[in-house]
Amino acid sequence: MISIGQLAARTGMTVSAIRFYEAEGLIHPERNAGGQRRFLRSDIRRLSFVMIAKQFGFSLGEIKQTLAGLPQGRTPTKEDWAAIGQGFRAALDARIDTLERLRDNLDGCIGCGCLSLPNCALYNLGDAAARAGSGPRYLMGDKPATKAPDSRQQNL
Amino acid sequence: MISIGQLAARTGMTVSAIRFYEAEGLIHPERNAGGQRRFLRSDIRRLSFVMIAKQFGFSLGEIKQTLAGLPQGRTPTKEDWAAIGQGFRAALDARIDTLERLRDNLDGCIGCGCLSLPNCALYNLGDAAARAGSGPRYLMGDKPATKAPDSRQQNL
DNA sequence: TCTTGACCTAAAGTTAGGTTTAGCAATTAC
DNA sequence: GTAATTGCTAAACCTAACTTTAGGTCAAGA
Repeated sequence: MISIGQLAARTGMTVSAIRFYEAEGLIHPERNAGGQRRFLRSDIRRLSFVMIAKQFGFSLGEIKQTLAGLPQGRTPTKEDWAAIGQGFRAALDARIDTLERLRDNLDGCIGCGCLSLPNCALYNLGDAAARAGSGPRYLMGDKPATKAPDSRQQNL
Repeated sequence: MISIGQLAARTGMTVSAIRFYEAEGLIHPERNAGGQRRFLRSDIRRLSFVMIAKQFGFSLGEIKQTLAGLPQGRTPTKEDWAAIGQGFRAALDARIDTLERLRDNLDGCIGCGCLSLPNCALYNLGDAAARAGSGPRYLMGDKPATKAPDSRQQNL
């Protein structure tokens, strides 16, 4: 069992972030007699996973869902982690695909220079890919909010 | 010259978002005798650009910088907009490239199931690609903050 | 034992990107 | 001309993901 400071040193996270993650339900440390947190060594890997997932653009809520797939009670095995990695792989493929389609459409738009709002292939594609950069929350299951198709104009 | 409501209708933005963008320096409307905002028709395209750029994951600050490249005083031409599109193309290419490298490394990691913190190719790549999902601010010029290489452990 | 450093909680602050509310002024429609 | 829209500002509120602060407790070394 390790302290929060040791866990922070070994993951590169701050102590405050770890406490925050506990509050968010991402880790579940025990407490010693004096009330201080005591973590399992396997929590180092658990937090490493959180950091990598964040780099992939997943929200803490999504990461929490994913971690819920780990076995309760026993330390996760290589295979447990590998299964989660497969889910990541699929999400990444989807994200790359979206960006490539965006890029292909941009190529067409550079030629015309239009960027006009509902005619532009770029913009229409964007409706489907919205939030792809600022937080692709839908990649792990959320549906992107569909915009009300309100009356927009024809030409800029 | 058009009102804020008309501009909102033609871009699909809310009136409050447009006012917010003015406060952030993304558009510079004039005012009529009664103090109401009056926009140029070319501001429709300007805001369309803002919406598309946001979908690409750029922050408002980055978009503001980019828009600063448009000519002052005259309505931007097709060529002005096309030049900006080229910058987008490059940023997108970089982003796709990063994600592909991330994916390739993930493939290796699925095999080993490691996810160990400083040995993992995934994690180390992540240092360079950090925040790629939750807001890739460095793609348009910002440098990603380099982490202090504090002592992390060798194996999980 | 004593002191210092690590830890504790609760609450407030931070940034981005807006939205909502309140109270009032300007425009537009009839 | 008057009522209904639309617009105005300022300030408060919102979410995510944390950090900072304040005031106190626990644990480890000399």
